[in-house]
Amino acid sequence: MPRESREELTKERILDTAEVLFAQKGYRAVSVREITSAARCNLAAVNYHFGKKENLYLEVFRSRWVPRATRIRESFRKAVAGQDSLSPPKVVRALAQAFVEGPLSDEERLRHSQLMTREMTQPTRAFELVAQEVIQPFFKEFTDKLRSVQTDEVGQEQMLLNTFSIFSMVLYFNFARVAVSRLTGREYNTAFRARLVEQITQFSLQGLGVSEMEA
Amino acid sequence: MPRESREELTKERILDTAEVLFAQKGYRAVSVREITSAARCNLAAVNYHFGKKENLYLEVFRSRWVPRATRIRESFRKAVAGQDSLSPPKVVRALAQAFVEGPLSDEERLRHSQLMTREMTQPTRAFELVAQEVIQPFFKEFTDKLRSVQTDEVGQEQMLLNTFSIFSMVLYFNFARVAVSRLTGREYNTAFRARLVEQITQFSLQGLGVSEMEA
DNA sequence: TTGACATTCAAACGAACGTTTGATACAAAC
DNA sequence: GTTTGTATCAAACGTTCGTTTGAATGTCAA
Repeated sequence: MPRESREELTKERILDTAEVLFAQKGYRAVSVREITSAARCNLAAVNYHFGKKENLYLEVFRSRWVPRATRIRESFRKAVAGQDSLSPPKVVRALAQAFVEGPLSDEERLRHSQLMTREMTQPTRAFELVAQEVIQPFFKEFTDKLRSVQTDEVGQEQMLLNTFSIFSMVLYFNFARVAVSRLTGREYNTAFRARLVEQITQFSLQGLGVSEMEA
Repeated sequence: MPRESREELTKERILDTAEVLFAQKGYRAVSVREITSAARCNLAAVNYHFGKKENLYLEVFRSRWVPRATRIRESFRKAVAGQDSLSPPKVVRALAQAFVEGPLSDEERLRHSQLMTREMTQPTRAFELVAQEVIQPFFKEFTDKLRSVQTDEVGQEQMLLNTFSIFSMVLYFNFARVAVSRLTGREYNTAFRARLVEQITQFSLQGLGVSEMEA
C-alpha cells in the first residue's frame, strides 16, 4: 500500500465514523472500540492517529463540522448575492433555507445540529472552536446584511436577540425532530421541510416587524 | 431510626442528587458511585431502592421533572386566570413568564430545560413520559387558550407550528445560556431574564400576527 | 425476648473502558 | 540488500463501570 494514501484512508474513515456516532450518542456513550470496529480498523488506530479519544472528538469538529458550517454559510451568502434587490424577507428566507433545505443532505443536517446542540448544552473544548470560527462570524454577517436592508433603526442588542430568536427556531426544528414529528404527525420529508422554511421565515419576518410584501 | 422516614430520606437524597448530576452531565457521564457519594450513602443504595441505574433515571423524571413541569403549567394557568379580559398578548406573555421568570429558581430552570433538551435530542424511555404527560397536554392547553381569544381563524397545523416557534425560543434561551451569554456579553440575572421575556413575547406576538396594543 | 422485615454497608464480581506495547508488514531511501 | 520510517495488528495493561453478595444494624410486632 502507498505510504500516505492508505494512512489517509484509515484516518478519514475513523473521522467519518466518529462524527456519526458522536452525533447520535454523544461523546461518553461512544467507545473507541465501537468507532474502530465500525470503521473497520484496529483498536489502536485511534491512538495512533489522534493520540487519544478526546483529540479525535476535537478533530471531528475541526475537519468535519466547521467545513460543513462553512458550506451552510456560503449557501446563505450566495443566496443573498444572487438577488437583484435585497429585502429583509429575502435575507431571512435565505437563512432559513440555508439551514433547513440548504447544501446538506438530510443526514448531514441532523448530524450537524446534533453536534452543535450538544456543545451548546454542555460545552467541551470544541465549543470555543464553534463559537469563534462559526457562530460569531455568521451572526455578524447575518445581522450586518439584515441591517443594511432594514429601514428602521434597530439597536445592537435587539438585533442580536432577534437573531437568536430566528436561530432558535432553525435549531429547534432540526434537533427536536422526534418531538415535532410526534406532535404534528408529519415526517421530515421534502414537503414538510419546505413547510418549516415557510414557518420560520414568516414567523421571523413578523417577529422582526417586517410586512411581508415580497417573497 | 424510624423504618420509613429514613428510607425516604436516603431515597429522596439520591433522587435530588441524581437529577442535578444527570442534568449537568447526562446519563452516561454520571456514575452510580458519583451519585451515591454525593448523596452520602452506600453504593448499593441505588440498586436497593431503584433496582438499577436506568430506573433511577426514569424515577428522576417521574418524581422530579414532571412535578416541576406541572408547577410551570399551573403558573401559566393562574396567570391567564387572573386576568379580567384575555388577549393574545396576555396569553403569550403568561407563557414566556411561566418559563423564564416563573415559579422555578434559576437552578431549577436550568436543570429542567437541560433534562428536557436531552430527551428531545436523544430520547430515552423517559421521552414517552415527557411527551404524554407534559408536552402534549400543555401544548393543547396553550393553543386552546390562544385560539379562544384570537380573532382570525388559524388552522390546526399552523397553530401547532406557531407554538413550536414560541417554544423553541423559550427552550433555547434556557439551554443555550452559555452561547447567549457569550455573544451578548450579558449574564443571566433578573434584568436580563426580564429582557428575554420581553423579547420572546414581542417576537412571538408579531410572529403570530398580533398587533401589540395592550401589555 | 424473639422473630420478621427493612435498610445500610464493605467487599467483591465480571464486563467494558481508554490506552500501551511489541511484533509484523510494507514501501521508499541508501 | 540493508536500513529507515510508517501503518497495522493482536494482546495485554490498569481502571472504572454497574451490579451482586452476605453480613451487620436497627425497628417493630408478637
